[in-house]
Amino acid sequence: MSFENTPYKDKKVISIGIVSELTGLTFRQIRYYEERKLIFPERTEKGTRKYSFSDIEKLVEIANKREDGVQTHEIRTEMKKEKEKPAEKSVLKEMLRGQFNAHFKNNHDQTS
Amino acid sequence: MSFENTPYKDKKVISIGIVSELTGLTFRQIRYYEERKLIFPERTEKGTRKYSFSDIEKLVEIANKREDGVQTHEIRTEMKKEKEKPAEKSVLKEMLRGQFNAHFKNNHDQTS
DNA sequence: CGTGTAAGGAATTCTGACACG
DNA sequence: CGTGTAAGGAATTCTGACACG
Repeated sequence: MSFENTPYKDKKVISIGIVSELTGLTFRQIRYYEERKLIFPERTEKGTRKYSFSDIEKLVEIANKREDGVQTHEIRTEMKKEKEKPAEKSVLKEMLRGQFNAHFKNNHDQTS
Repeated sequence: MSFENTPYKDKKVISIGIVSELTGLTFRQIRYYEERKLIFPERTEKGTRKYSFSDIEKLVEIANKREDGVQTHEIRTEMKKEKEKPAEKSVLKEMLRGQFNAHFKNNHDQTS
C-alpha cells in the first residue's frame, strides 16, 4: 500500500554518493540541508540515507538559491509556501465534492 | 542529453542492496541474471552496480518465471520478443513518415 | 543450471568534532 | 552560517571459487 502507489519519483532508493554525483553537491552539503530540514531522506535499517528523485530536484533548486546567497532558513520558508498550493487544490476538490454530494443526495433521497 | 531526457524509470541509480530488498531476490540471483544477459546494470567508476526501476520490474518478472520453472535462457528469448513490439511501432512510424514525406514532396516540388 | 556460502579486499557511508569566517 | 576535513568505525559491494545437484 505504500510501495505500489508511490510514483518512482518519490521512492527513496538512492544513496548519497549517487545524489552527490547527480547534483554536484558534496556529502557535507547534502547532509547539512537535511539538518536544516530542507530535505527528508529515509534510512535503511542500518542507517544509510536513501533519497528520491524528488529530493534530487529539490537539492538542485536549493543549490541554485544558495548560489544567489539565499540562506537555508529562507529557502525553507519559501519551500513551505510552495507546498501550500497543492493543498489549496485539494481543498477546492473537497469543496466541489461537497457540492456534488449535496446535489446527489437531494436527487436520490426520495428514491429510498 | 543523456541525463535530462531519460525518464526516472530508466535511470540507473539504485544499488544492489536496495534492489534485493525491493525484489526479494538475493545478491547472488541478481548478479547471476546479469551474467545470463537478462538485465544490464551500469557501474560506478569504481565498479558498484547501478540499477533502474525498470530493472527492478524486469527482475520481478524474472522471479515469477523462475518460480514456474522457466530457465534463464528461455526467459531471455521471451524477453527479446517483447522488445520487438515497440520496434514494430517504430517501423510503422517510419513507413508513415515515408508516405507523408512522399506526399509532401509531390505537392511542393512544383513550387520551386 | 541456479543458487548458497566463506574469503579477502576495496569502496561507501556514518557520526561528532575542530576549523574558518 | 555554511562548508571543508581528518578520524575511526561500521556497513556495502565486488570477484573468483568450491559445493550441490
